[in-house]
Parts: sequence; C-alpha cells; structure tokens
Amino acid sequence: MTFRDDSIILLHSNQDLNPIESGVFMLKRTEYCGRLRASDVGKSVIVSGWVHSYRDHGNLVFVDLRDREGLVQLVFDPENHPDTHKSARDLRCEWVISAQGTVRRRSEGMTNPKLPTGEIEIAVERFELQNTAKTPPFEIDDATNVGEETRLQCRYIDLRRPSMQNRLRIRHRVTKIVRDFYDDNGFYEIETPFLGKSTPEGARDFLVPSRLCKGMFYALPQSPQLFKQILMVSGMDRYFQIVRCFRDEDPRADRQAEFTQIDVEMSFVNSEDVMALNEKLICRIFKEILGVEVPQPVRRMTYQEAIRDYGIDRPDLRFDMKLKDISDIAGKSTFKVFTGVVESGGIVKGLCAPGGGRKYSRSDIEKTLADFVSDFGGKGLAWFKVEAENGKPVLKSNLVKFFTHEQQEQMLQRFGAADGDLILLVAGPAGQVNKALAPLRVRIGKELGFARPEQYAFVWVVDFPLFEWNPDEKRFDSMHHPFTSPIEEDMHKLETDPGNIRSQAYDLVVNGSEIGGGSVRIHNPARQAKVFDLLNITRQQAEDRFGFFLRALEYGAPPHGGIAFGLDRLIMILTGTDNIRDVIAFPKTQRGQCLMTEAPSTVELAQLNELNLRVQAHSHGKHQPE
RNA sequence: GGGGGCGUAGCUCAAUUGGUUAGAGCAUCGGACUGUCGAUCCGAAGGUUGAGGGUUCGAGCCCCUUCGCCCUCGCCA
Repeated sequence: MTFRDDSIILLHSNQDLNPIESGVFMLKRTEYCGRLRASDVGKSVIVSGWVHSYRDHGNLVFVDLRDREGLVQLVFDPENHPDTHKSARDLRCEWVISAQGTVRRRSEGMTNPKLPTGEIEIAVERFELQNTAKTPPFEIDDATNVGEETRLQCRYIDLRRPSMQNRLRIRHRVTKIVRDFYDDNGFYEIETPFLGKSTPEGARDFLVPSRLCKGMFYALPQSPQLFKQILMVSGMDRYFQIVRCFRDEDPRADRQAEFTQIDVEMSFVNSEDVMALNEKLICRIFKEILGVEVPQPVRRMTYQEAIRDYGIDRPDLRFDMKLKDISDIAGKSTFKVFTGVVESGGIVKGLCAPGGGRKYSRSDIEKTLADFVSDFGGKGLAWFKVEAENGKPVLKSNLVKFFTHEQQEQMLQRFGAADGDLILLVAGPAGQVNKALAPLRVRIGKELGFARPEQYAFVWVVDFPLFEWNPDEKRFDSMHHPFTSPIEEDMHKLETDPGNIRSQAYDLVVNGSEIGGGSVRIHNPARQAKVFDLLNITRQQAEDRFGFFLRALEYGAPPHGGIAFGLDRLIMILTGTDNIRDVIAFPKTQRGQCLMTEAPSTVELAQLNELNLRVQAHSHGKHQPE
C-alpha cells in the first residue's frame, strides 16, 4: 500500500499530467483503442482506457491499453519523451489513463497478427493518469478459467473480459434490431406495469407488499399477457415490448427468476400472420448477428408429429434419428416386460443410433445411458446392437431370444438399422417413454456428432392441444394459457372431447430450444367463459382474477394474437453459451442471490413496520439478525 | 424437497494408504534488461485447506454438522 502511495507521488513529481487530485483532465479521447488501424498511421490521437498489460524493458516500455473496442499497443520511448517514459514505468494493470501520441506503423517483423490493431502502435508523447486500481482478483483474460462465484462477486471485473463485452454487445445489437424491426412494421413499444395483481395459477409470483393498502400485495408480472391483450382492445393495433418478467421458481442453467421477453401482440391476425411476420425478425437477427440465412418460410410441424417422431414438443431437427413405436412387434414377443406394458396400454418405443453400436460399450449402455434414462423417469433401457452377418444386419442382445426371427427382421426394418448401429428401447406409459427418450435422443445425437453447434434448425410447432389433463387435480389445465383460442374446426369437441381440441398456439424452436411461443387469443367473451368452465374456473373465480379483462373483452375486442420470445435464450444461442448468466450483466445464483450486491437482504424493522409486516422466526439463514 | 459434483495462496490447480515445514504455474512486490506483445532473467512475499465439531500419536485426506457455488429431478399456465 505504501508503495502505491509513493508511486503516485513519483508520478506527480515530474512533468506529466496527473490530475487525480486536481480533477482537471486535459486529454479528451479522440479514438477507441481497438478501432485503430493501419489507415490511421500518422494521426495524432488521444486514447483512454485500462492498462491491460505492460512490458518494461528498462528502456522501452510497452503498454497494451484496453477499451471496449479492444487493445492497442502504446510505446514509451525515453529518447523522445524521457519524463513520460519515466512515469510510464510505474503504471500497473487496470490503471486508467489517457494517452496522446502518434499512430505509427510497426516495422517489419514487429507486427502482432493476433491483434486487429497489430499493424500499428501509438508512440506516446504524454499521458494522464486518471485513476489507479487495486490488483484485480483475477486476470482480465478469456484464457483463464475463473470460478463463477468469484466472477459474480466481482462482476465489474468480469464484465471487462472481452467475451463478456462481446456477449453484451450482441445483446444490445439484437435489441436494437428488434426495435427497428417492429418499428418498421408499425408496432408501438408500450410499457406495462411491474406492480400488478397476483394470479395464483402458473408459476409462483414474486410479491411486493403495499404500504398504502395494508396487508395487500402486488405481484411482479410473469408476463404482460393481459395488458397486451387489453392494448389490442384499446385499438393500439400492434404492440411490442422488451420486458422483464418474473417467475419465482428454481433457476436452471438456462433459466433465471427474472428474465427478458420480446413481447408482441397484433390485431386482426390469424396464427399464420403472426408466424409469418415474426419469423422474419428471427431471420433478420440470425442474418445480421451470425450471417446465417434461415430458410423462409420456417418449417411447420404439428405437435402430434413432434411427439411421435421426437418425443418432445421442441425437437432438435439438426439430425434425424426419429423415434419409432414398435409396440406392435414388442407386444407379440415373449419378453414379459414388453408384453406387460403393451397389454396395460403402454408403448415400446425407441431409436436407432447410427454407429452407436461401435461408440457405446455394454457398460456405457447399461450404466451411463440407463442411468440417464432413469433420471428422466424411464424404467429401464433395452438395447440391441446391430451387426452384419453374411452381409445382412442382425440383432445382438441378451433380449434377442424373446423375439422370433420375423420380429427381429421387422424391428431392423422399422428402424432402418444397419451394421454398427445401436437400437435403444424404453417401455411404459406413452408420456413417460417420450419424456425419457427425447433427452436420450439429443444426448446421443450430440455424442455421435450429428448435432453440429454451428447449424441452426428452425421449426414452428403448431396445433398444440388446448388442454392437458391434470391427474392430480382431476381436471383440464390450459397448455398455453386460458386465453388461447381453439382451432375453429375442433370447436364441436368443446363439450364432448375437450382433451382433443387443438389450439391456435405455436412455438418457435431452434435446435431443441424453445425460443418463442404464442397464440391467437379468444376475443369472444362467451367463448372465454366456456373455456373457463372447462378449466373448472368458476364465474366467481374468473371475476376475481380476470374480471377487468373479461369486461374489456365485452367492449369490442378485435381478433388478436401474439407471441413472446425469450431474449436471454436467444442470446445464448447466438453467442453459443449454455449458461444464461453469461448473457445477463448482473445475474443471480441458484438461490436467487446477487453475489455482488448481496441481495436479497434483511431490512430495517422500521421498513417492515411501515408495511405492516412481521417476519416469522426461522431456524437458519446467516444474514438474519440475532 | 430429492440426487450428483465442487470448495486448498489473489486466480487455476497438485499434494501416494491418514505421516516431515501443504507445493506448482499465473498474478503480486523488488531488481536487471533497447522492440516486447502469454516478454525474459534473478529474487521475495503470499495459506484459518469454506466454517464448526469429532476420531487419531498424527487430518487437506476419515466421520458428523453447517455454509456457499454449479448441474439435475420435481417445479417453471
């Protein structure tokens, strides 16, 4: 510490400008460090930034100066500017300076091809020390792998790293494209409230106590759903918003409690209109950010097809490897597990991994893959390796004996199996089987190198069921949300067969990730009431929760529909990270804490009193007062 | 709420079966050095092994408790 103080005094003692104390900064930036090129040779420039690294040769001193745009090399030469050179020898990493000098071309053999600015350097004539810095807890360098806990505690340091700056830059560019796109297409950006009304359905709400209405609470919005529909009733015609949403559920690698949606609603449209317009936005983003041409129109796939072939409503279509139902074959085998499942209405379904027979050993399958399947609720994993005998593929497995020759042939046929392949089967209730097979398919597709990271396979999944049966509550729940409109031709099933009504809902999926979803809404109050009935929402409940909205629908609601994109996930895909915290400037941990600010925290008793709240005693929590 | 992984110097990691004074690279500090760019060379400093307890002659290592981070199931209309 004493050294640091001395060094500042040293700097002050000579002719160079050291305005930390005086506060008078003379050198105003003229260029970004990282933007300088050979074309700038000869220019007199002033750059400002952080000392990224310094190389002191006793005589010559080199400093790599860093700003948002990159690095540039500063040279301090004792022959030309002895005082400046002397001061420069005391510079340390992350000190902030402004330097004036001349851009000059580096001589032959001294260029640095690793830097975009590597052909030039700045011969510094004078500089100002704007600030010193403590030694940072870790290096500002993408090469060193720093633990995330440390990064989150010192996020201001972490965000100096080029990779983080790049991700936030891309995020900015995307939101700029979004705003331009919707503006070009006649949308208004309109803000909606954050302090809203709690609705007990869906995700858990974040609650905010009201001071003025004692004992009452606002809820932070899970999405601006009802407000955007009301904006359509209000005649705004087209709305969008880049908006924070809040869901108080456990985070995941790709999920934060607060996240950002690109929220969109349009009047006088059908689902095709919404998809056709909004896929253009995604195409524009992929084109401008990645240079990737997304084929338009984006492929459509029904929900039913997605579940049948991929076991999931967000299929990764970078590779084929479709799931095949072999219940008909397995049900006739003598393998009790399969016949039992088929007799009780379950299915036997599986996939054929090309080359998987060579890639996976028996213990890979029976331990690693079987454990993986069981993590997702699969009860066992049956396998057959496919090998060629006399030029014909045959099945090899301890289960072969339960299948006749003909059944084996049928199985090979069904999967189109060839020498070296691996057939994996799961048996059980259809939902359970699909839930286990879908992640297995993706895992194997990645492990076998079929899912290339630089490839982007888009698909609209359409015709979602309107309802899904909730066995615990013994009632139907909305699959999307209760304002989703059924498909017209399925309306007659409303009384008789509600489970098979399709909805005008659609999800945009890329590489197995849902990046957006929406629907055409019900704009007829009578039909909305009917749907509430089917959801076992009483008139009173509907009135309590959405009364304001139902009343709005009665005042001339236009037909309307919309969509919401998950901005964070979109940025994850565009930047190729699987960690959502890497695309959020100030994210939270799995316990929802901000390690930098240490939120959440306890509050003053006076604050609680003002809100008429009292905190119950509880056993743990290190931040609790004694 | 369940399952799994991790926690050792500022950072990234090592430390044999429980056995000497817990090591290395980077960073830091001092010195040397005319073109470096992951500078180099010489030297120095740096540790409550996340915390607490236990077993033991002896614990970074074994046991118990606890805190934190990550992944995951449930959850996320």
